Formats: sequence, C-alpha cells, structure tokens
Amino acid sequence: MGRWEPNAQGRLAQAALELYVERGFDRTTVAEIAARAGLTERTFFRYFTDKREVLFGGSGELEAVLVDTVAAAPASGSPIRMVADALAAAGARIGQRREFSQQRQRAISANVDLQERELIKLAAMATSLADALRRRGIDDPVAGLAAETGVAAFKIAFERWITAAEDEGLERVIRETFDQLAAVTAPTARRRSR
Amino acid sequence: MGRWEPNAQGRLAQAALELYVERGFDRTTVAEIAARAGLTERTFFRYFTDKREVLFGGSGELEAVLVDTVAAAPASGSPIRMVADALAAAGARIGQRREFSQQRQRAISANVDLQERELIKLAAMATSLADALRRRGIDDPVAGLAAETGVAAFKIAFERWITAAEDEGLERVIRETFDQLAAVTAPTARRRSR
DNA sequence: AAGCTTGATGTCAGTTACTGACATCAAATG
DNA sequence: CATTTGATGTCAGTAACTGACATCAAGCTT
Repeated sequence: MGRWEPNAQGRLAQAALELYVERGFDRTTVAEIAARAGLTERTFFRYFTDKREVLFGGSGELEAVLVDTVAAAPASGSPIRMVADALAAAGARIGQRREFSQQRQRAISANVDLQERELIKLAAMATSLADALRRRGIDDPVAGLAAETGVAAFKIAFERWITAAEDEGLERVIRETFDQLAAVTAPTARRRSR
Repeated sequence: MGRWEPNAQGRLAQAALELYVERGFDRTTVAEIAARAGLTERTFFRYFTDKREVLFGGSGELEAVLVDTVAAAPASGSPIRMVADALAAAGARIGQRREFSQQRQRAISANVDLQERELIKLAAMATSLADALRRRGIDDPVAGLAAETGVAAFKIAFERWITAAEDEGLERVIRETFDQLAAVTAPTARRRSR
C-alpha cells in the first residue's frame, strides 16, 4: 500500500464536480475541494492551474482526436467534411458518458467563469482543427472558416444532445447538425417568397 | 467646474488600455490603472465589474445593433442573410476605429484571460442574434445555427481585417467572408477528385 | 443664507484565488 | 544502509474583488 491514497488528481476532480453541482462554483472554495479529497489547497494547485480547469481535464485528448482524424482523412473529402468527421469522432468519445456530461454541464451553465473557460477550450479546438487542415494543404480562409463553423455546429449539436429527453447519440446528432448546416448557410436561393 | 474631473469611466478605460499594452494585462494592477486615472482602486470596481471588463465597454451597444438590424430586416431574406446584414452593420460601427481596435486586440492577443472574456462577448452576440431570429419566426435549429456560424464568420473576418496591412473596411471584409462561407459549408459536390 | 440631501469618491478591513520557498517522509534506488 | 526522489504539507505573500462606512462639494428646500 502506497504512502498516499491513489489517484489524487481524480479525487480532486470528482470532489470539485460534486461541490460545484451541490452549492455552485463560487460558493465553493478550493480548500473545501481539497479537504473533500483528503488533500490540501496547495496540492490542488499542483494538479490544476486554477479552480476552473478542474472541469476540463479531457480537452487535451479531444484535441488529439480531432487532429488525428483530420490527418488521417481521405484526401477526396471537402474540408468541411473532414471537420465534420473529426468532430463526430470526438463526439463518439464524449457521447459515452452522457450522465457525467450532464452533471458537468449543469455546473458550467450555472456560472459565467466556467462558461468562459469552456468557450476557450472550444476555441482551442477550432484552432487545432484549422492547423490540421492547413497541414492537409487547405489554405485560409477556407481552413479557418471550416474549423470555426464546424465548432459552431458542434456547440449546437452538443446542446441539443445534452438537453434531450433521452440519449440520441452525440455522434448522430452531430452528423444531423452538419447536414442542416449546409442548408442554413446556402445562398438566398430558396425562400425567395417575393 | 465640477467637484471631480469629468468622465471617470472613460479615463479608467483609457488608462487600462494603455497599461495593458505597455506592460501586459497581468503585470498591471488595478491600483495602477486607478492611479493613472487619478482615482482609487475602489472606484475602478464601481465602474467595471472586473479587471477584464474595462476593455469590453462597447459590447452592449453592438448587441443592440445586431438585434435591431434583425428586427428590421425584410422578411424576404434568409436567416443567414439577416445575420450577415446584422453583423455587417455591427462591423460598420467597429470599422470606424481601426487604430483603437488594433491596440485593443494587441492587448487581448497577449493574454488568455482577456481572450476568454472576448469569447464570451461573442457568444453573447450569438445568443442575442438567435433570440432575435426566433422573434422573427425562425425556429431552432436554424436560428441557433445561423447565429453561431454567423459569429464564426465574423471572427474570421475581424481577424483578417485587423491584421491586414491596410484598412479594407470591416463591413466589406465581413460580406466577403459570408460569401466564402456558403462555398465552404456546401455539401461535398465539388472537389470530388476521386 | 442655513440646513438637508445626494452622489461620486475615498478608506479600511476582510475573503479567496493563486504562487514561491522550504520542509517532510515513505518508498525506490544503489 | 545511506541516498535520492517525488508527492505532499506548511507558511507567508500578492492582488482581485466586496461590504460597510466616511467624506464633502453641489444642489435643493425652506
């Protein structure tokens, strides 16, 4: 048996999520999180750069999925197709833990600081996607546009998935949302009801 | 002559921008900003909710422009068209102060906390746009998608405008970017090089 | 004009996120 | 067995932000 309980980082993340849901992000102190995990405040800050980051541990892996998927995509696909596939692959990962995602999102929705952090994680995903596209020979502005609009679609899809009465499968929702995207951004041809 | 120098809020905002550019956001204390404006730290926090907000004073007006433009848009246009027009109108405002925007963006680019704040302002714009669209009878998911992808396009346009060698006119860049958007998100027809 | 009210500002004390420097101590290592 | 290492703790400090109360010129009332 080791000197300390195992998985300090995981215990901290778990304790933080519980407390953020129980009493809200700003009525939770880092000292409380650490105490619930059987550790001290100082140790919390060795694992997480700040009080918000504790909810965003998986974002590095997700970015890797995006980048790898784009890197491995067939060259025959359009940029937006590559982006859609990458985000669907990421969605397949996230989609496996809907219960957790819902709890986490409940905490985030209740606090602006956490929303800011979520947004910058999504922005980082967009940046990684755009870089990956450029490595596939796709120039700006297409690379940037495909990445940013793709992430925009992902946001919409994620929200629909998380608030739905039952689990429709995040990957599937993402694909449906990308189908709708094409119709929405098409030039003003239809609907010209003159 | 009044008891105090006029325009305390403006002086604080000016001093903050200067200091953020001169030595960076996190090497600037609120006390320093206040001192440069001839005020105290406490007064700073009466005008701005936090140290970041001081760079985002205009965001309320911008949202109003977006909402008003969508509300007044001809019913014959598509949702994405309404969004494009609204963002172009907002762009016309911002576009008049390129020098200021560049300085401000230099400060933001150098600091993650400021980037987070900027992202949530953009997200708020998207939310307002979506709400305005719904008031025009456009349902989800179209309203949400048009708003989010529109703001995504705006981001790309703004970045191009701000980094360009010379001022091409933000409104014009926005319109060009929306034109490219349709091509990017179109289904995989072209480019099918099999 | 004397007195009262108001509103912008200042002062001060307190909480909490976060950081750097140093201490501890069981386990791994040689 | 002595040494090193790595995860944790302790402690002191900075700075963002908040609440409570004080100040005082300008304007209003009578």
